[in-house]
Amino acid sequence: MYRTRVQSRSAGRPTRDDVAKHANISGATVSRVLSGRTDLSISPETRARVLEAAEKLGYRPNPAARALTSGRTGLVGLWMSFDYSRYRGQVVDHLRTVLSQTELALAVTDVDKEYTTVHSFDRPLRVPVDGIIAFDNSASIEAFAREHDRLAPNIPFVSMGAYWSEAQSFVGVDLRAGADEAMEHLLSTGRRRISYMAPWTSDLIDSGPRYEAYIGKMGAAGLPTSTIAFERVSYALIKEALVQRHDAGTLPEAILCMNDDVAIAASYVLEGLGVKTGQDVALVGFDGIEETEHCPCPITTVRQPVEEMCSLTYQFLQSQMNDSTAPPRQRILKPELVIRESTRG
Amino acid sequence: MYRTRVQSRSAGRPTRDDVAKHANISGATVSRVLSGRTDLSISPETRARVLEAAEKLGYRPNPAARALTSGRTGLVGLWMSFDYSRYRGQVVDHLRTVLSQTELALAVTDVDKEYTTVHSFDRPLRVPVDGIIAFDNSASIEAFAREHDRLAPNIPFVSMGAYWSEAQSFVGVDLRAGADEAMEHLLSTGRRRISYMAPWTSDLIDSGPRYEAYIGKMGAAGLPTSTIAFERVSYALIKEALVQRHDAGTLPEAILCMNDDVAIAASYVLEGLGVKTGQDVALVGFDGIEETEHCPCPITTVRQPVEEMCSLTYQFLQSQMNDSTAPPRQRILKPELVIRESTRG
DNA sequence: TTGTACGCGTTATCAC
DNA sequence: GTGATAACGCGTACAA
Repeated sequence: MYRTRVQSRSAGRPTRDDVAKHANISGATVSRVLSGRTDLSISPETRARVLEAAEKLGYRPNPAARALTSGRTGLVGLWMSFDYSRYRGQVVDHLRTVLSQTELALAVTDVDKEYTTVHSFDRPLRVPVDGIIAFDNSASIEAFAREHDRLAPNIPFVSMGAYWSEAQSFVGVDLRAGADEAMEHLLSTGRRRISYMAPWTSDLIDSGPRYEAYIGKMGAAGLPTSTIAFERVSYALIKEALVQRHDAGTLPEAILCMNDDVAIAASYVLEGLGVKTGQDVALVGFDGIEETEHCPCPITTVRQPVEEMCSLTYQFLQSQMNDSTAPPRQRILKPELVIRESTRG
Repeated sequence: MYRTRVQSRSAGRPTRDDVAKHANISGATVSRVLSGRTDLSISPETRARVLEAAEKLGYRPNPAARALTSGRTGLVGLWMSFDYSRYRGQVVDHLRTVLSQTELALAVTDVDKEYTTVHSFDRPLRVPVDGIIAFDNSASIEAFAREHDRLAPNIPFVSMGAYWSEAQSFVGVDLRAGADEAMEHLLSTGRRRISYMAPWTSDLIDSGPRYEAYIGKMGAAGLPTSTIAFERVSYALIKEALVQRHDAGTLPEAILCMNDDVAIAASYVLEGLGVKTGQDVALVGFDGIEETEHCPCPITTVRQPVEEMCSLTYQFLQSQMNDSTAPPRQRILKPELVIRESTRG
């Protein structure tokens, strides 16, 4: 990657001292004007000269140089999986909103399963950030956490969501509690043949709070378990999995779906098969995206406290960024079981 | 932002020379080993010593210093709006896939309407990138383009999607052609009262290829136009807008929806109102997300060539990054009208 | 209020 | 094959 020195990058691009020369002033003063600090006094006249010269030359401070010398970049890194879910989209949106009211900018980078095995966070670490928010990396979060002190020492780190690192600051969502509640709800409505549905390409297929709640509650009730696996979240693949069960006559009375996107897709598939959601097969989703409420058959879901999660996370991160000796702050939020038609029937 | 020097950032964090001292070797050699260059010869023994020392100290090269001196960061910036649509999620996913096969990492930053008016791309520009991909910033793309040479000179820039800058490299999608085709299709099936549906908080409400195709084709046919506006993409708000039309008895025979998410939501709302999608009201969406195919009433859509768009964009960007004097490359792709039940009835 | 000079941590050149 | 050393562009003590 560093094969050749890149002349073109800086060639022709004006530097602070070019502006200084143009304005008949020292480079230091250019810095003073352009760093936007209000605590320094500069004569209005020189300020104007500097601004004019900078404008004329089209000068932009080099962010790398700034970062190197100041130790700050004004960036917050959001580390997450780019596997899309509407819930993730919603979280990014909220976080953006929170940060837009500060001076910080958000840089989102992909952290997927690759990193868990390779144990190299090389790519995400290329983004020079003042703080890191790690969101819901079910697989990688463990690696993150364990390696944080080694990989990104002194970079404030907050994990957020259903998976977190105990070692640092975190805002967790106790999805286990929510999943337990959902299972109890299903069992209390008399369902016995209950399946768990998740993609087999993800860890969720046999681990994590949702899976464990499912296994735990079924075991406690003395009921056999069964998993409906599909390759990845896609209507066609979800349909394939359900049709197979349907044709084999082994559709359960209820399905605990790994998230709302899956639950919604499942409800459409079942409808297409002439199976009534809520009556013939109950469905439960996770996350609480808006669409669950407006489906033909509104879907019971375990809603995550997105707003609170995001704003707390920012508070925790900010306190670490302001004072790196501040103790980590930790909080666990409860999700909310929202009961709708899909489990009432 | 640069009020105080941040000691803590570098304090305690080992540098190249710490590793050098620890390995009884010079700093230069540490660099040579750790920059992963294969064209330099280093004795296996010292290489081992360096790696061991680096591992032991938990040394991580400082990305800012690297960037400053080498002129490269290994980062590609993806500038887009964080207003979510499933299509956007899909595009990010594809781009990730393309880049994962290279040495580059992706840093996604939000560019929304704010920047258009403020004319400051301060925040996105904080991320030190080797190249920029600007995706579908309907409003900001104009500002991007005009200011690029001033704001980010020498940083290769490719605009991608339905909006692009003529000045630089781009991979455009001729949504106008697709929208024209969709309108012709609607008109050819005998529909006359056709509405356009978009959020009034977006430029799409009264500009852009979709709107212009709508206005153009209706005008040419001598038909009156009408817009169904809603605040933003949300099932509840879309429902509100449609119910109002329904109650007033002014539902059209067809609706050209700004994207698939809106079309899908509309079809559910109409279904709830007892209005048959495809028969009573035809629907057309844009983008071609998978879900349009699997709705209760599959939806006609103008499918964007996501794969081709992403891989071409990467090629264009790469050629600029390898040789900044290379001429910009430009390509316009055609979307594909996919006709389904929602316009057949 | 402004200028001088140093250092941030790295890569690259040029000796050895 | 390895070691000095000069940049890279900027922020900021310190001096003026």
